Amino acid sequence: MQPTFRKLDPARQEAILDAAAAVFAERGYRGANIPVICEAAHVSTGALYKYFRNKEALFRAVLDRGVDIIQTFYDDITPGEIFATIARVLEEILPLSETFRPYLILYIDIGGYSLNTFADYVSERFEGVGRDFFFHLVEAAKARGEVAADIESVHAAYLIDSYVILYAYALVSEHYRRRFDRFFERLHAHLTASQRIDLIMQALRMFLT
Amino acid sequence: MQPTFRKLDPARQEAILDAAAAVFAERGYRGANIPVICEAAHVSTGALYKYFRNKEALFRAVLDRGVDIIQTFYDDITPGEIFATIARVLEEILPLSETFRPYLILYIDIGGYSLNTFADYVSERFEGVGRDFFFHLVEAAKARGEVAADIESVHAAYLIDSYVILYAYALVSEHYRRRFDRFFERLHAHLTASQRIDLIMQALRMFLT
Amino acid sequence: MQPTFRKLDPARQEAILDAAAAVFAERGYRGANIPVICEAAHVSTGALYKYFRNKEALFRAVLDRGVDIIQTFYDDITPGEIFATIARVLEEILPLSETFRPYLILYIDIGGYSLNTFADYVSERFEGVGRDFFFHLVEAAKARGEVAADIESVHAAYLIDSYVILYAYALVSEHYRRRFDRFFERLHAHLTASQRIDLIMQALRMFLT
Amino acid sequence: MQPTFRKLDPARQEAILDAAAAVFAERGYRGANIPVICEAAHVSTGALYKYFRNKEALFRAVLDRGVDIIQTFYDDITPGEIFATIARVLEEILPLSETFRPYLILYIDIGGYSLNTFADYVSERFEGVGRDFFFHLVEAAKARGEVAADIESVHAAYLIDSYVILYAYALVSEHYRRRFDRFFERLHAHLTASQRIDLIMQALRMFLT
DNA sequence: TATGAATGAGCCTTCATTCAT
DNA sequence: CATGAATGAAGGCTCATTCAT
Repeated sequence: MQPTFRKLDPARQEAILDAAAAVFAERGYRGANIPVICEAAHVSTGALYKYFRNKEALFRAVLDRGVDIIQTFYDDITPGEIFATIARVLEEILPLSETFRPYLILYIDIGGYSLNTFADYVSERFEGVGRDFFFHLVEAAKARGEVAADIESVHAAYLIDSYVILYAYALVSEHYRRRFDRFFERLHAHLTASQRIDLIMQALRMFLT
Repeated sequence: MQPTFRKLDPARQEAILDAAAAVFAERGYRGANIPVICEAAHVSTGALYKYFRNKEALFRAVLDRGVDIIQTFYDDITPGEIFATIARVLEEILPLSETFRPYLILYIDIGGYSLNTFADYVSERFEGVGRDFFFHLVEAAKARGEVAADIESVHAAYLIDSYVILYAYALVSEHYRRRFDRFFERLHAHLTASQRIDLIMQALRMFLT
Repeated sequence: MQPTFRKLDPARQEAILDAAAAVFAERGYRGANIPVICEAAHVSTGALYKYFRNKEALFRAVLDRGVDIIQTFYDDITPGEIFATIARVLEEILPLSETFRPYLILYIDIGGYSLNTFADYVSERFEGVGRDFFFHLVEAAKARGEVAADIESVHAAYLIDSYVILYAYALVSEHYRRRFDRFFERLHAHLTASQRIDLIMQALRMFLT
Repeated sequence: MQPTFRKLDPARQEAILDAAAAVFAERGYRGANIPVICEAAHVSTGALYKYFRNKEALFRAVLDRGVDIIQTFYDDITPGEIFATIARVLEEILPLSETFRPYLILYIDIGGYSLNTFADYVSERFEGVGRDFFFHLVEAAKARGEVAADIESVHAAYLIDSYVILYAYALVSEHYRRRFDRFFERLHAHLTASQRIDLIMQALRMFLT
């Protein structure tokens, strides 16, 4: 991103990135096209190219904002009793998935093969936040006896994180939503968001205690 | 897909779909371009359009073959003792990911938002196979006492399936490979495929028994 | 140039190259734009890019045709008495400059610095034809005593070639036409093509005999 | 050029024109772009457009400076014995071509057809200087008997000027350098600048005495 | 007067699809 | 039925010029 962009009013910077994120999310990296992004962002083509060297640079800036959002998300969760905290995380993802839906979508996209190029750029930062959060949460929980002592922290953290991301995926991706619901349709015909959370919490409690 | 396609020698049908799959996988649905696919498949543009109404129809045919491959994959696994069977599944994914790498890549892609249109078409079939396989595997295991009786089968199946798909993802996606390895780098500096399998099996045993 | 182009009817190939040459000549390499060339050549954009990898490849093909034209030009001149032959060359350039005006213009352009990239590609071929023609013409003339024996052939050839190309330049370039005419305006108020030729012949006779 | 420009410190005026000349020379008139010129000239876009109505006006101002440079160049040569003087001119072009290389390049460019628009503006002034210089040089030489009396002055002047400009061209244009060297490669395998001058002088002496 | 951000038409190129042969 | 040339609408990006500050 060029210095010109950083000179803009922060709110405008965010508005532009959000608009771009929406288009990238809706159509994928290749499918997103600059004119559409420009229109959505109320920026002329020329201006956009003053802000970002090219489409890729714009995409990276969008991903950076995605990382910031996730970072902020976890920073805002005060860790406490492990299951309450995880439940909290899951509950908070819903509003997050409404406000920052595009970023969540991109978070899934980044896992796709065709965006492998961007993986070195953001994977670690995207994933690191949750990994560290859950690892420390588990360690603390074990100290307090909330989690069985014989469960290795990394395994517990990986379990929780996997459940959390797959839950998050389900909030924006038809595929993951179907996948989740079809698994549990034997228990409930139709799932609401909070029922999904209950199921996840039930599972985690079962496996970790 | 048009009837003309089905009239082709089955081996040629597969060759064409495989070539298309490779291009779709490598460059994504939008990025894949028909002339390149035609060249890779040794088919003239005209012929391809005789076989498939358009790019989308071709993609669907490719996805169908993907579903067949997964179906065959699970059909070839004879269920036995649950953990041995899961280990078997994980071990067999590696050769699968070499032979049918493009289909595995597409399997991830289908989860992305921008391919939501295709989700209704294949999600259920893609996911149903594994889900049913693991559900029945768990039920049988519980009957034989290999899995704790108080663990609900759907939860066990979801756990296993989640671990399996995330493992499969890691075989083709930089992002998921990193994600997995970074979680467990506290235990092993560098992970080989079989170490990843060991870790997964260790976790599943821990949570399910 | 791609094989597709060579498959076209030769007359059409030439028509396309001539149309492109006209646009390149009129606006310069940078200023020439593909849509205009396509329109002039009655070729769709897509087709043009099937024929030539890109603008540069098209330009090279145009230059190649320019070389062919010059080659044919000299091949068609039967060398005889030296001054009669040179006069013949000068006289024939006028119809050439009408039929193949664009190529003559490009011949000048290629000397410009901004087309240095193309210089290695065509300079030698462009210039070699005339150089060899005049060198052999001079050698033969010296043998026949038409040119003073003490005049080195290379110098004579360089002199003739320089006068010829500057004359050719003057047929298409305002600058060179002015330059020539202003030199000789002391002798004639207004110069016709044949007067220019007379002046050049007068000079060459003066210097070489 | 606007009056505002003339109000600038003369050194700054020259610096701006030199920077612009460098860009125009390097990339051609069409290829040169204003932002790059502005950066090279340490002038803001706005300022540049205060100084010059548009790109064309800037180019004309650059050409004007080119004319001044040529004017100064010839003014600095004190005419003496004709061949010594011509040799002097040729020798001085080399340092000139280093200091004012861009202007020399533009001097060639102006001959190209696509800059015909600018030809009326500068051709006469560009060429007039040399033409007059050599014409008078020849007249004086004839009076002193340095040049054969039966050689018409305009022809001699045209000969000299043509050799001089083609020599100058060769200093910046690949094409003209090759052209010259290939002519004389029969005499010398590799040509240095001073060998080129010797060859030219040898020819002129041969033809004019 | 100076700045440099903003504009948007236009450039080169690609590609899904059609259709004459 | 097969071929592959042709089409032309976009797509990513550049740049001469304007204008608010």
